[in-house]
Amino acid sequence: MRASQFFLATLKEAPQEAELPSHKLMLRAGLIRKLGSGLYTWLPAGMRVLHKVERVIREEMDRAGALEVSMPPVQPAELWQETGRWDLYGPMMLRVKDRAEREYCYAPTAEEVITDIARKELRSYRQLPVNLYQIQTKFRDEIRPRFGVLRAREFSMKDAYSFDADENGMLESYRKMFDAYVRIFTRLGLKFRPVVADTGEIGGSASHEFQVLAESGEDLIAYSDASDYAANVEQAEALAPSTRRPAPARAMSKDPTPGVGTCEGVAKLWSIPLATTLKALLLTANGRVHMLIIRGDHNLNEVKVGKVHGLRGWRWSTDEEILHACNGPAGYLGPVGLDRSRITVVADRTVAAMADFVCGANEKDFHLRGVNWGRDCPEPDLVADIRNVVPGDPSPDGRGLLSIVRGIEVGHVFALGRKYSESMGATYTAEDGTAKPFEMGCYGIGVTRVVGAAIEQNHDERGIIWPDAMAPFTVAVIPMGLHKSEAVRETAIALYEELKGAGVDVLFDDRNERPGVMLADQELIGIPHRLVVGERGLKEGVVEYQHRRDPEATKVQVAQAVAHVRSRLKP
RNA sequence: CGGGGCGUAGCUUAGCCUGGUAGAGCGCUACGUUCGGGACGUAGAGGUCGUGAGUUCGAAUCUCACCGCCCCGACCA
Repeated sequence: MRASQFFLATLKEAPQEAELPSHKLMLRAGLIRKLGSGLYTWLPAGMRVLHKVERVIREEMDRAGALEVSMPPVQPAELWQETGRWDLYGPMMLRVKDRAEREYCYAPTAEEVITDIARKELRSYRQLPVNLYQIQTKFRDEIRPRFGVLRAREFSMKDAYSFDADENGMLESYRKMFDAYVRIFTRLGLKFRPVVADTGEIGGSASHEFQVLAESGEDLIAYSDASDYAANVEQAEALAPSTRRPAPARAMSKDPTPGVGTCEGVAKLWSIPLATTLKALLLTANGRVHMLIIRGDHNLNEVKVGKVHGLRGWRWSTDEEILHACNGPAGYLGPVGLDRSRITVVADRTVAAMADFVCGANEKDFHLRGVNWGRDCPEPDLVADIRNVVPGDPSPDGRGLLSIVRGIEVGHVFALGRKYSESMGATYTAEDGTAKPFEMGCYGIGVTRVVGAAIEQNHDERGIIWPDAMAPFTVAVIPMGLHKSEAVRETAIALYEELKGAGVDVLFDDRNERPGVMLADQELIGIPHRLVVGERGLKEGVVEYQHRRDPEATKVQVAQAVAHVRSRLKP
């Protein structure tokens, strides 16, 4: 491609709406433009990136035996009413009516439509397994779209759905998709980790998220330094301490802490470690008030709380409920002196193993120190894992210690089971002649999100640094003085033609711009390889090659230039 | 939806407090000089000051409503 014939839309300054590096750079490099909140137009340079990502996905999906389809993004309400999701999905789903007042939605996902296809077209176990996928625009009316394409409302997603005769087959399909995903993200040149995800109410089945590691990620991932274990922090189990609770060593005392209603404040006031304090959080579930107690330096895991017996559907308690149950105000709460007929005490596993701790006295401006379970107050009613893991916690698989990094979820594989096939009556005829519901799996990749995530992970102060596999152009040929020097022009054109002939995506900057402009654009756009052709070098018979990550250019004989570039390309 | 902020040329913005009819940088067009890291000069195009109402002799500026966008939070197969 000649730059003069292309649509370069680079910007020197980023529009103020952009916060994250990837968002700013996508705007500046002319990959996307915003149309409205969470809505983006993909410009030609962006499309080239998108197409490269899609190509890798298609190749690996096909290799794994999946077959491509295309379903309408506009789907009739009736299908969604069959599974009950028309009402369950809520305001996230964009709903529209046609001229006859029939209701439709703009698809946020496509389980219903694909299950409808399966129930109509797949009749015999002989036809199974089948895995169908599409790359299609989705719409989810996010409460707060942000971070450019990382959390847009309209986005491109690859969604695949597998249909198997039984659970073992389904798990095999799941494994194939898992492997395909590993191949896809590896080929795209991303640093990522598959992590165990919440299986939710479906239960029993497997689920993994594929997380691209990046500082700005919205998800927290815990991983072991000694094994393959990796899980979303929402999900990662905090094991009970291996050591027994020590015997009480000091007497309980009540001391004033005027105006200090936080663990941090008390620890500072008394010059004690934060880890010796307890934090009590009050919440209400099923009409009963519960006091959840975690260590002062830990954070509550709200997902885990919802799974504790009796706490499903919990909410934060009101001030009145707190006062009624504890006789003291928030900020000064603790397990001592409670009327257990009014309140249930749930202690985190770590807390249950502590002795001589500090907690609120259930009285404004007072805390207790030297408190011990059993001696100063009854044992907790319930001990559960209710906190987020922290770095240094033991890995739940028993091997190594956990570290925590941030990630951007770019893929999700899910063993669905019969949830949709049963509610929609999607069955096949089994070997024994009976009708059985399909065992399904679903597998998503956020195609547009992959692009943003790749930039979050690969950029510097000058711009994007694309992995070869998704660069809009792999090589830039930049002539110095194209219209001044015949030698420069001939060499540049020859190199351009040769690279093009070798099947390399090359951008030839024939714009007659000043050198600084051309080089800055190449770096901003993130074209990973460049050849600079200048009179200076040609006098010695060389051109300059430089990878976007190389600190300096290397001189290469003109005749060897293309071979040199190709030797540096990642397959 | 709650809290906060912002809407002035394609982009970044000054002017607003203290009302007097809009200015800069980048970008764009033309010409000239330049030409190995975002050049310089000259000339030029480009603005419903988000929309509407109000106050006023007069509103980008003050008031109100609405719309849009951004940030924090809640929310999120």
